[in-house]
Amino acid sequence: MKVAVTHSSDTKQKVLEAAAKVFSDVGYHEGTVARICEEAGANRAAVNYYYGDKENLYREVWNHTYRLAQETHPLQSTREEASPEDRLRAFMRSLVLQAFDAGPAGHFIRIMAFEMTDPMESLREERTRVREDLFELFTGIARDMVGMGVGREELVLCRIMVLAPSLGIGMRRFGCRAKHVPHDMFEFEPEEMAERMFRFALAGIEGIRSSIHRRDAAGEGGA
Amino acid sequence: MKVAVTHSSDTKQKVLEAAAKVFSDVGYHEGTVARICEEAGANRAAVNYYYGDKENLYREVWNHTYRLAQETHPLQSTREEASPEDRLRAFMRSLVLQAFDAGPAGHFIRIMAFEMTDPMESLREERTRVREDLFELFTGIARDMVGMGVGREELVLCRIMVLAPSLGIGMRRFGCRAKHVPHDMFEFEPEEMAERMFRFALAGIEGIRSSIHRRDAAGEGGA
DNA sequence: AAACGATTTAAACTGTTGTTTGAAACGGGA
DNA sequence: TCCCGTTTCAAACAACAGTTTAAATCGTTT
Repeated sequence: MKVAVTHSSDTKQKVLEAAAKVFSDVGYHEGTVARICEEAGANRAAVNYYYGDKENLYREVWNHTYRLAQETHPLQSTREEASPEDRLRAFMRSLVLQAFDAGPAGHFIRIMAFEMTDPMESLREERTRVREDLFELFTGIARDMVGMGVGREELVLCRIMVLAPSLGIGMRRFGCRAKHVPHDMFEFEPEEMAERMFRFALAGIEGIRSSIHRRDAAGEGGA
Repeated sequence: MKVAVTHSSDTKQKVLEAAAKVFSDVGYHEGTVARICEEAGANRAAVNYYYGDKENLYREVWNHTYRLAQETHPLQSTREEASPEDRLRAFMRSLVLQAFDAGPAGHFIRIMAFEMTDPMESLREERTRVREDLFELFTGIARDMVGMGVGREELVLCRIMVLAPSLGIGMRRFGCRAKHVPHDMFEFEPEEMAERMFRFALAGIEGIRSSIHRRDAAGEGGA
């Protein structure tokens, strides 16, 4: 009758979660299937049996952790028509909380950090989709904050100044004395840090806004 | 007589330069000695002959490119007693110019970006030295800008907001359609971008400064 | 020209890692 | 109980990359 799988061991799921943990910890190349299967309590062949090959497992991990991160720390402000400031606050808060999150909801941003320095060819499509979602959301916010006169150069500038620090926290292993030892960023409260980073960015964007308005005023006078 | 090496082929130097290029392009693990030697026009065994092993070559590349980057884009302001603002400008300008530099003087910051996500154990000492030089220099500047009332949390905040964007530009391969295709940051003038990033950071730091002074004033009144 | 050390070379070696394989174990129907 | 698809397992396999080796080459000195 071929009724739905019967005992359906959860090995497949266990492997996925172990892989998410391992990949977010040491990246794709250093994350061996041996270690993944060991942490999942499964045999080395489990990866190939359930996912075909390592690369495909990685792709599933990417999608799975992205969904998980978005559910736990959604990027969009919960209130529909919030002010651009509050939308930026929610946006940055989401990224910072992900970066500080040592659990599964933090896996994605760390994997994304690995993908930045060392992008996997076959993940290009998925990566581009996430990147464009992120950029589009941010650009909408920034445009509303700065005003219509904002140019591409200013938008790109804001983007790098806002996104890079969160991603930088995500790749937490620089200069640490040993692996898995968090750096000094992690002494502080995530919420507190997120709010501070938001205010820093707010001031920077406000500076751009006023310089544009000055420029526009001068331009209108001269034209 | 053992007088200094005579014909002294420049293979050793060629390998070092090729390695710097390759490692800064694809990182340590993906940078194979086969490719390095090919680009250097040398035999595969050249790495081991001149440098012992790949890891040691990598360490030499780290030191070599660090020196080169510092010579070409020095972090310190040239004027001895410049204002903290000008020192920050010089500091950020150096990092941004490195990140934009497609030649040898840009190799180091890209290798450092790889080291952030994927640090090599045996390079810990050298990495820590660079990191502390960088942090110390920046902290001195930030302290002078914000004033004596600045706490560790504010310093760490400023540090990540100032350093991360430059490093983020350095790891230029995220979301690109193909390797070696620069992302949209690189449409703009390095000097122009450096100045804009500096002004953004300046506004952010100024915001912190004034919030601290407000806090201190309130604190004194209450004490 | 012979001799010597330094350099270069191609091939073999080694260890690691992802993958395949074929058999064994499992678990629910007929 | 027997059957049959699913899952698990250990071992073998294949590919790749770093390293070693031993012979060949080159330049210089005597």
